[in-house]
Amino acid sequence: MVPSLSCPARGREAAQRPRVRLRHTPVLGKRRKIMTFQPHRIEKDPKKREREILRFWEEGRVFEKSLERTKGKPRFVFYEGPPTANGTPHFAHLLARLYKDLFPRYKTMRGHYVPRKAGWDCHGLPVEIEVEKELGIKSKPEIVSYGVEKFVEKCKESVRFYIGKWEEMIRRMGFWIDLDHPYVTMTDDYIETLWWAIKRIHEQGLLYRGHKVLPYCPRCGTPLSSHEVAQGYRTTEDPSVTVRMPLVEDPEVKVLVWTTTPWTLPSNVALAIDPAATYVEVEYRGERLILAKPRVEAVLGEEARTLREFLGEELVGKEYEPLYPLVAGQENAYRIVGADFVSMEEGTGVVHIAPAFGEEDYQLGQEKALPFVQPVDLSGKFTDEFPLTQGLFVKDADPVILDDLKKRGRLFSAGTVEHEYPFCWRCDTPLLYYALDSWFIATTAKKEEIIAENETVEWLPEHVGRGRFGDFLNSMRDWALSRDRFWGTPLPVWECKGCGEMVVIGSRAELAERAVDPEHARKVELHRPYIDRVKLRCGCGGEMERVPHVLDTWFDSGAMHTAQWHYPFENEELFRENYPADFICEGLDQTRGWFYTLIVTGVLLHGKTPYKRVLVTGLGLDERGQKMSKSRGNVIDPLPVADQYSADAIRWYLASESAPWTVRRISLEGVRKARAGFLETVVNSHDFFALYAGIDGFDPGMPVPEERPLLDRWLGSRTAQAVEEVTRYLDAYKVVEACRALERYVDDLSNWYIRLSRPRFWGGEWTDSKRSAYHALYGALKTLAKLIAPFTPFLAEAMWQSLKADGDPESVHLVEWPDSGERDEALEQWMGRVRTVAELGLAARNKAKVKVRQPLRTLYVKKVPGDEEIPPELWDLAKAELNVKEISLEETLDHLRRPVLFPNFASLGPRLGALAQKVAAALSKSDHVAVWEELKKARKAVIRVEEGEVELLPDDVKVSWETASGYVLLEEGQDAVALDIRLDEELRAEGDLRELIHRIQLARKEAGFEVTDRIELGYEGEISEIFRRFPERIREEVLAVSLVEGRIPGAEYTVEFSADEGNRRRDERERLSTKIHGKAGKIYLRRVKGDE
RNA sequence: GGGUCCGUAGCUCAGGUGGUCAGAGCGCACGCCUGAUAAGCGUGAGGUCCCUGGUUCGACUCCAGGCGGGCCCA
Repeated sequence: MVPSLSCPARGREAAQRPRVRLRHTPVLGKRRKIMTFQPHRIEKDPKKREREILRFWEEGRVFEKSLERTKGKPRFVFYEGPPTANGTPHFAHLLARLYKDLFPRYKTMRGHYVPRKAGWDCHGLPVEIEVEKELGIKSKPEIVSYGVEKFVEKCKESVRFYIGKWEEMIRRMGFWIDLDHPYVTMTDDYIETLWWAIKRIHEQGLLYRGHKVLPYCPRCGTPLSSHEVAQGYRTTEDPSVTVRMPLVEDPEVKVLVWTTTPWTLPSNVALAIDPAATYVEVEYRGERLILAKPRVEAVLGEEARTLREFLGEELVGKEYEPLYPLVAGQENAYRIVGADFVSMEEGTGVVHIAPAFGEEDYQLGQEKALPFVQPVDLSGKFTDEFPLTQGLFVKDADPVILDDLKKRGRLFSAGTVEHEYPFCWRCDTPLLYYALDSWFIATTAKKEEIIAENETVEWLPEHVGRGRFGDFLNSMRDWALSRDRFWGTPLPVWECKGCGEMVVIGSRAELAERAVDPEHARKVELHRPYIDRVKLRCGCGGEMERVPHVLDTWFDSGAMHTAQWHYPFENEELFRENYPADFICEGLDQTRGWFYTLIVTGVLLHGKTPYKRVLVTGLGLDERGQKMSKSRGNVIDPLPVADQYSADAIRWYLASESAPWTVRRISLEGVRKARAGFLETVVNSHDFFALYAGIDGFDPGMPVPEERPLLDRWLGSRTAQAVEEVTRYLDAYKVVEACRALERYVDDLSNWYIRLSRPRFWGGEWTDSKRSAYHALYGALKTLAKLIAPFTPFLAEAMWQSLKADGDPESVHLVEWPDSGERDEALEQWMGRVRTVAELGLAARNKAKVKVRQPLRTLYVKKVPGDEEIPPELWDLAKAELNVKEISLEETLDHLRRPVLFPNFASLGPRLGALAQKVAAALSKSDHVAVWEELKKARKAVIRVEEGEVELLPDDVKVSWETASGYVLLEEGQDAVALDIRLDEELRAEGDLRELIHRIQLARKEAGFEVTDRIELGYEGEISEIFRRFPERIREEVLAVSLVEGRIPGAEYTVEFSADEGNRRRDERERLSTKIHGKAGKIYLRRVKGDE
């Protein structure tokens, strides 16, 4: 099968279409050597068309050539935000991808060098979880017993699988990015740069080991960084519990304490109050209770009776009876302390303190030297320190503890509360705030610098950078960098068991230098478990072992600006040329993710922002407005959609529908419409040209006539306008506006230029006018192909393959962006006016129910300033479009209509009182035209009633208009036209002629003749008079070589016009057989064999 | 609770330094065209431009507050 983009007519359908045999030269792949200009229709099957073009690009290495062509030109630096190689790409992923392709293509055409290195984010918990699922295991110990080495190999396998999926999608959608030389975060080179980065950070004193309460996932066995936690918040129902804490000094007085985490109550070591706030002792249902005054009503309602009020400081130092005396006897245990974080907005104003399970609690514990108890292990289960719930997961322990408290009379109230609580973003386990050992980067030390750098970034839309991202930077915390997992970049820190010495390794060379076995260290894979086997020599004579942590995966992708080049170990030049990026583009969800980690690592390592401009895309929702996500199961696979509607349709839909950053409901219906609307119009416009250029043998080398019709000059100017607009908008990153400009242009091209120019393309000799038309349309289409190239690269290419001439680049994507060229704004304005008139005229015909086919005498146009300057040639276009003989410019159309005046009682009544009725009666009998004229001229008129003369003011009358009979008048704002719809004998005859020609054309089509076939035509019956009157025009229009009265022997097709008109006939065949304006008759058609 | 975006025709969405800006596309209805024809064009119906106040001669457009929705954060 020869690859071809052209579309041969097939089978039955061919009989119903003008069949033009175009030569179907293979346009892609190997072409014949002698290349002439060969326009051809565009393949309609999107799947076939686009796959063909993909092959053309790949075999022709077009992407590579586009880079070679621009090498040495000013760079436009683009960074790829690496997709997580975990999970199949879906429709919502296309959003950012679209702009990541569109702008590099555009900049390339504008003469920039825009290398696009792909990237893959390989490490991380999601990958581990995927593999765990596959292996049917669920926890870290199970991984260890399965074997870390085997496990890590599985992770690599999984990553490779998903990379393949992504590559497939990227290719199919026509996204150009260098997939052959991607940066891959799991390679040793990449990891080595990350090590270098960690060491740099360490050298600045910004890497530290901390003991902090962190959000921790007990299932994954690892703490989460703030940007990870951010992704897991959701509304959940938790217990809302208030307990009694009797004071040791007077057990009858009980302090009320509120919590939503009953499982932390065994670990309680203190209570915190606000020393400056007012507290009260109340009597409530026979009990004496203490709580903050502002909380009384919310907690106890109206029933509480206040016994006394006092400041919180009075409570400080008092002992209370613990719920569970786990730390009984220890210093400072079970006392009330003051703190500044006690809220009066919720709870009782007394906060339960468990230093092991809350950040503020922990800090308070440090400050006040409180005891520390942590009866929960790293898997979130109670230890033997608390036998009551030993072995239970904390959340499962809640009811047991509540039950116990209730039995012992310590539970004051228990209910539930809905609030936002963080869950693990991958496995959905509720996070625990847990005191852990962890490694940190002291980002807060560089906060000011980072914020200052962000100020220099151009954010699109601006508010993300200022608001959301700016806020995030302002509330920055140190980066919790370490993860207690397996599949990640190993933290390059070695520690001596003996002396406690610690070293950060910044390269493989350094590793080998310090290793006990340098040979091994030189080739070891920089992953767990392999790297863990590398021991270093310590100054103390002992051996150092690596700490077990891996890095937060965000560090991997966040440092891609450097690690993608394996800098500083090689590619120093490349790194320098490509830092910072001119353009990055990702989804809004990357605010805390990639956007953040990039700028932090950028500032820490290089002292400046790694990106100058960020285009943020919005969320992709499904048709019902639900976020598209794998877990919801509402994802749409883009590939079948691309095959059905075309990748271009998806791209155009996404680009043209709304601004990049708006929330997008993605609907297949929208994709279908994009195709049916804009893309098909482009295709049809092109195919129109291709059809006739093929028939006529048009060649772009033909000389362009000196004198050109205004219509053609207008198209040139209009095209220049389109180029200007699209260029301006794309330079400002305004994609929707650029699309709108293209849509307006294509509408003008198709629905004005082509529509008006059609007759010039039909048959006939090569006149200057015809040559000019071909050149005009050809030029416009070629420019259009370039303009749409960044948006819909496939269609642009298909057009280019049809339109390119000798000497043109082989692909539209190797072409330079068009210059706008000269505009003639006066001509554009004139044409706009003429088009307005034509549209009004058509509307008038519509209103009058007179078909356009019926010629009419005159269209009267109410003049607007400037109309006199419009050349007659342009008015002629409107005449042809409207099928009228004359267009007559008039100062006013009032002579074609009559005012009918009505009294306006709202004005007459108040002024004239009882007289108003009489004036109204007189008005209705008056000469309305005269009164109206008078009112217009003098702003008043006189009307006579019995009582005398009354003065009428303009406001006293309302006017409606009656059009003179024989005319239809239409007004729209300042524009008005009147159409003379009276028919005389000549017009009637021409109407008959047009109708007859129309029928003959229909008959030709029904007969299955080709557009270029010459025919012999026979006729008989009442219609003969039309043939006798206009033989030349009929012959010319229907390509008849002869007209014969009577039956033609061997006629291939016969039509009898005999049915009555009147009833609407939808079926073409039936319409064909009705009488022609009441005239019956019969025609015979026969094709002339041979070429003339 | 804080930040931010959004709330315009049945649907998807534009719009604007405050003064013909109440719009487009789709859908629907009715027509037109018939040598781009399984295409093309026109017309029409349909909206208190979320609500309430304020500024103003004038607000859908600016300001404040509220309501509803999304996202992010706490």
